[in-house]
Amino acid sequence: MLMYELARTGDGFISLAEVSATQKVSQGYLEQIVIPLREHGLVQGKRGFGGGYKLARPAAEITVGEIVKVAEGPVAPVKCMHEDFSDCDCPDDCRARLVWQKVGDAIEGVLNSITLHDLVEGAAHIEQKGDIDHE
Amino acid sequence: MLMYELARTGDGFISLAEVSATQKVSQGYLEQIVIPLREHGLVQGKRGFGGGYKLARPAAEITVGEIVKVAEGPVAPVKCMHEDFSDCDCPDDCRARLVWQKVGDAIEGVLNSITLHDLVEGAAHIEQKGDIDHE
DNA sequence: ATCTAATCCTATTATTCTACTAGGATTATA
DNA sequence: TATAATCCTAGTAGAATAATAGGATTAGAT
Repeated sequence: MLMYELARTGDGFISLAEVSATQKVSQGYLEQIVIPLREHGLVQGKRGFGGGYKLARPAAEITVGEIVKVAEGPVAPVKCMHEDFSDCDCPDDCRARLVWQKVGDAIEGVLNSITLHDLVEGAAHIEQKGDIDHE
Repeated sequence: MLMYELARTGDGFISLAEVSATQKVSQGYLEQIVIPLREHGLVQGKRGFGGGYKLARPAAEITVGEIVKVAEGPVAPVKCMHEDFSDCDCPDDCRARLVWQKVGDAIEGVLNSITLHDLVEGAAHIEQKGDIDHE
């Protein structure tokens, strides 16, 4: 929602105090959340009076998948999908891994298909876009 | 993996001690895991000597989605998607909810498309089956 | 009858994750 | 030089996960 807020408000630098007021999240928490986003070049920070944050790239070029990956790590639903799974006792032909592989791919597919620009544009656009037919 | 084990070994009653030995999970933990599966009619238990568990329905009719839902609750990636979201402060047009809705649908689609029978048959079958094309 | 193999039931714990709070150091503008 | 902001580090409360522990009940075998 921090990234959405930066995308929604446009081009200038927005302070975390403003985002905190709009999105009902404490400023201190936002300060932690923004660290990896800055380190991975998704946002640009400006210190001092009149400072704040803004998107480092156009909203249409930033996907939700990228944000989630940077902010929360790999989207894989289980650890042994992305860590070295030497500690995972499951065998080479582990059936569960097959399932989680497919689930992870599906999640990534959805997240990577939605950009910040899509979110700002609204629901209708998203519904039409990357829709998947199951059953 | 408990359910997979019951599907793999076939028709008779399998004791949790056997599953514990094969799948490297303690029997006590399996006993807890099996409770909701029994209560929701996915497995049938038989007490006493020679007892154990077996699938209550054919493996081809039990999807991984059903198992996950029974064992771990709704597959929705965030709480406010399935609980009453009165405690969720997000507005009616919350953009995040749109995203999680699509993610949840994608996960359910994958899980519901895979049956225990598919898992027993092996990897190749699953790959062909419910595959989704992203990007 | 009674021994035994098994399910069934309840409580407790250790570890990890998430969502925070607290307090300060640094930087840039007015 | 005051102030508004980022930047940095540490700690904490609550919940979830993955167990362990100890026992009660049931059904078959001897």
